[in-house]
Amino acid sequence: MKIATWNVNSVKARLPRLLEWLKEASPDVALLQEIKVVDDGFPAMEIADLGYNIVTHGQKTYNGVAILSKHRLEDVSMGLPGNDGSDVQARYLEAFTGGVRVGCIYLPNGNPAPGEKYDYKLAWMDRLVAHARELLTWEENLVLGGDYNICPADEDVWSPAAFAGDALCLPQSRNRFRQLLNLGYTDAIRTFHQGPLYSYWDYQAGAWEKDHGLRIDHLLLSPQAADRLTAAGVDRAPRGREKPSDHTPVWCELDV
DNA sequence: ATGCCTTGCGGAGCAAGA
Repeated sequence: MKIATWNVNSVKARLPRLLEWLKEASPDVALLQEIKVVDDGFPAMEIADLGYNIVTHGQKTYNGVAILSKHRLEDVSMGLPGNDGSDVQARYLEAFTGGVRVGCIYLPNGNPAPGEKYDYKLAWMDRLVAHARELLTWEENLVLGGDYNICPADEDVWSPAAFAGDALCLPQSRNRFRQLLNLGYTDAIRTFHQGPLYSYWDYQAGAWEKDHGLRIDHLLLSPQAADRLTAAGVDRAPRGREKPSDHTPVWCELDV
């Protein structure tokens, strides 16, 4: 089973790129972030024509997440638990499909830091850690994938010095990501690839051409899923195409 | 030192992204 995550930066603007990638990569499950549409605006028919079932947790203009699956989507829940009612942003969607539970994550950016936005990011991460801890007790094949907006280590940043004070790299951000690993989750990409490897390149300043990237899109696996992990990688091709997203897909294969 | 680019919204020029 191939599970991929991709921040598409507007599903409407990216529809041609998304359709061609679904055809060529043919993931069983695709976790999409920043769809930037309400549920009714999601281009469901074109995607369903490729054999996907769809569930969305949309929002007007900003954020929004979706799960596409060639298998039945069951036990769907929208929003990250632990919301006291103040969090109105559509950033989390979860479902069980094809023998695997998947969580689709669009973690807050958090810049500028310090500030309100960074406080929101850290509070959101605390809620994520709490939910991730709870999910492990279910002892399932589980993949928490998405745009974490965290560079876990300096090797995940093209210029650690330039990003030292950025919300994506600050110690408090990395600490909370490490808490997820310490719970027992496995970073699928780092199981197979060492050294610099990126999933995002800024639209500005020729970042893609210069390979000035960041690794911020991750697939974290429960021990049960990690035991079935056979491959993982970054699919760079979509970033090099016409009208690309600034992120590119990250994928893994589970033998389930 | 700052902006560089892309998107949505709405019909100009911001806000937000990372």
